[in-house]
This record gives sequence, C-alpha cells and structure tokens, in this order.
Amino acid sequence: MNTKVKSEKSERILNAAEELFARHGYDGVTIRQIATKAKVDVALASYHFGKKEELFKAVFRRRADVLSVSRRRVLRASQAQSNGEKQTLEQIIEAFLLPLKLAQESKDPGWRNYMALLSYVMTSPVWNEILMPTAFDIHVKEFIDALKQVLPDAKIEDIHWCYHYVSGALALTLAQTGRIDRLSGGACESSDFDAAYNRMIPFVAAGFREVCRGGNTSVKP
Amino acid sequence: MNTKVKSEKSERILNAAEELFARHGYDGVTIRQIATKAKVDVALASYHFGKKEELFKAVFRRRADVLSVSRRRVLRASQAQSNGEKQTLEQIIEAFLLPLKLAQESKDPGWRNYMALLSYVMTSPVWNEILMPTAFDIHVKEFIDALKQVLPDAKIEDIHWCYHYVSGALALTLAQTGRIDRLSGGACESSDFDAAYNRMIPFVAAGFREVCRGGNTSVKP
DNA sequence: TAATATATTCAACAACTGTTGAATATACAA
DNA sequence: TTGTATATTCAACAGTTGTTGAATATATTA
Repeated sequence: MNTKVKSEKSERILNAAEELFARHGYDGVTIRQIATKAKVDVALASYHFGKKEELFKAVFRRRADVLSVSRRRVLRASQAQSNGEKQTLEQIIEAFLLPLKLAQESKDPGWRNYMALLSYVMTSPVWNEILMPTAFDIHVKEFIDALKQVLPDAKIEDIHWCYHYVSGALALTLAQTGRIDRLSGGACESSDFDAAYNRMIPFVAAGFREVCRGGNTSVKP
Repeated sequence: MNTKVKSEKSERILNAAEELFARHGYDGVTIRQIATKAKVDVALASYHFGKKEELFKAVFRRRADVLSVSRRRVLRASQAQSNGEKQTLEQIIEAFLLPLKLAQESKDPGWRNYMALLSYVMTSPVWNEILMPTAFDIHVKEFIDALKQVLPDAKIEDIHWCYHYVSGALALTLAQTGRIDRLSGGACESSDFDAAYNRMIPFVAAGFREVCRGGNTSVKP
C-alpha cells in the first residue's frame, strides 16, 4: 500500500469511489463497482489505499481539507473587511455557505458528488462520529465562536441548537434527493444551489435572532 | 411469502430490522444479523416478507402510516380550534412536529429507531424517491397548503424552500448523530428532542416570515 | 379426534465479497 | 543500456451474501 498517491489511475479510483459512495453509501458500493467505473483492475484500489474503509476515508478527506481552508479564509476576510466594527450575523452565515456555493459552481463536477457524500457522512450516526471531528470540528468551532461574538447575550445552548438547524438544512440541500422538485411540481429544483443558498441566509439569520434574543417562551396551546 | 403478518416472531423481525437499518442503512445490514437479533431462523424473514427490499419497505411503512394519520389529525384539530380565524404559522409548524415529539416520548422504544430510519430515508437519494412519495406526500402537501393560507402573499418557491429547510433541520435532529453533544462539549444532547423541538418552532417560524415577506434582497457585501 | 393450514427450522446453493501473493508491465535512476 | 522501484494486472482464496425447497413443528378448523 502506497501513501503518496498521485498516479492517474489512483485519481480515477478516488473519483469513481466518490460518485458511488455519495449515491449508495459505504456498504452500498463494492470495490469491484468502483474499479469497473474507474476502468481499473480490482486489486489496484487495495494497492493504493489499503482496506475499503481507508479508501472511503481518503475520498472524504481529500476535499474536506480544501473546504475547511476555504471556509476559514472567507470568514477571516469577512472579519478583516469590517475592520473594528462587529460582523453581521449574515456575514458569518454567508462565509459558512459561500465555499460550498463556489464548489458547486466549479468546473470540477466531482464537487457535486462530494457534497452528497458530505451529506451522507453528516447524517450517518456511524460515519459522523468517525470523520466529522477530525475533518470539520476545527473550523466549525471558529464559526460558532464568531456567532457567539455577534450574539453576546445568547445562551450557548441556543447557539448550538441553531447551528444544528443550519447544519441540517444544509445537509438536506447537499443531498440533492430531488424531493423538492417532486413536491413543488417542478417549481423548485434540488440542483439549484443558488436558490437554496440565497434563501437560506435570511431564513437562518432570522431564526438565530428569534431564538437567541432571550425570552424564549415559544410553545403554547 | 405471507402478507397478513401478525405472529410474534414476525414482529420481532420488524423490530430488529428497524433498529439495524436505522443505524447502518439498507446495505449495512444482513438478513442474518436481523434474524440473530430477533432470535429467529434466517429463512423466516424471507417467508414473512419476501425479498430483503420488501422487508425494508415493510419496516418503513409500518410507522409511516401511523405518523401520517397522527399529523393530519393534529393539523385539523388545530384548524378546528381556531374556528373562523386564521391559523398562526406557529400552530402549523407545531402540528407538523408534535407527533414526532409524542412518538419520541412514547413507551415503545422502537419509535426512536424509526426516527433515525426516517432520517436515513429522507436524506438518501435512492430511498427518498422510492418511499417518500407514497408514504408522506399526501399529508405533507396538506401542510404546504396550510402554509400557503397563512402566508398568502408568499411566492410558492419561497414556501417550498422554507419547508425544505424545516425538513432538513428535522432530519438531522431525527438522525441523533451525537454531533451536537461533541461540538457543545455536553451542553446539548442529541437525544434531547424536547430541547430541539422547543427551539425549532420559533426558529423556523421566524425564517418563514423573513423569506416569505416579499422583498427578498438578502445577500449584500 | 383427524385434517388442514400456517409457522418455523434445517441444509444447501450459486453468486458475490474484500483481500492477497505472485507475475508482469511501466517509469525512472545509474 | 542495465538495474531498480513503482504501478498494474492476474488468479485465486476463504468467508459471506440472499434466497429457496424440503422437512418439521404448531395452530386452526372440521
């Protein structure tokens, strides 16, 4: 098993695995399917990446790092721009979502597959625990800290639950299940990340403000 | 293969399958694992439910029907209560979420497993298309109609996208991945559906109002 | 009771799974 | 060129998969 991978075929394996894992999950894909799609011998996947689980992790981490770096850069650029003054809630949410929007619009079609894979990992009780802490926690905690700064009076439980809702809305968007297409009779499209993105920012910002403004006496008969 | 199933062992199979499918997905579970957990011979699952896919569908539909009926009842009770006057946005969202909250608090622990299974189906591109239209569309469309009535000036795209965000926030909550526990350092708990529920209503209502109020010129530098 | 329908087990199958060691091809350094 | 490290293929393995037909037990009906 080789670690410093850069041959052309090994990348074809990663791309094929990305597409298949994204749609069918870890157990729904065989190494033979991946090899066939990559036009490569079955044994080559093991040679380059070791066990199946390691291949899955390699696929996930490849773009996780790119995404993490991009998010931090956007967040800090936004912080630097509003120099001295406080950031707005919308700016933080935007910084969180923008790298995904840019990735979606990228020439590399692999990003679309990766988003569905990310959604799969986020919602899987098994993989979430294995992969999210090492691949995402570092920069996610930066965002939560930024949220605390623009909502200084909020309880931290409220902030975490609101972040959880954002995370869920995002995960379902990334999954691109086609459900909104069916329910809306074609008025909306799962693939229209721009539409999802533009509305998600005001939706989420308003939700944060409502929940975090204090007097949370919501539910009544 | 028998259709009118009610023996004790066949229910043990359904319960075992529910628990395992919820955690590991369709392909992550073998019929032998299910049979072992149900303390039953392998062949019995095929005898009662036919192919593996049919067993999965049976597990999903069992409680989907219960949930669907419950949601409609709560929504109509809420409509009847505010007789003549318009419902509030909060009431509709509450009617959508309450049956899940009640199920979570039920004595039957199978409901908890079912919620994770529902999350899995909602976020899976493959299963969503197969199961959601027949099992959920009917009552979900009623909710969307109710939303249109309390937001008469809203564009239908806006309503559908906002419903999509609710759906996503809910799906991640049902998944109970434990991520919020880790990120919050124990301040929040995935299993605390009450906390998730109480905040989700004001969060979502505020989001709906913001996005659907018209002048949606959200994003700016 | 006997007869019959339903429920459950047993044993086995062919197909498919991830992984590996040996064989071969390709790239690269001397 | 020759020698060597890396990349790729081939063939095969032991274990597991979903499913089925025959055999047996249990429940229901007459």
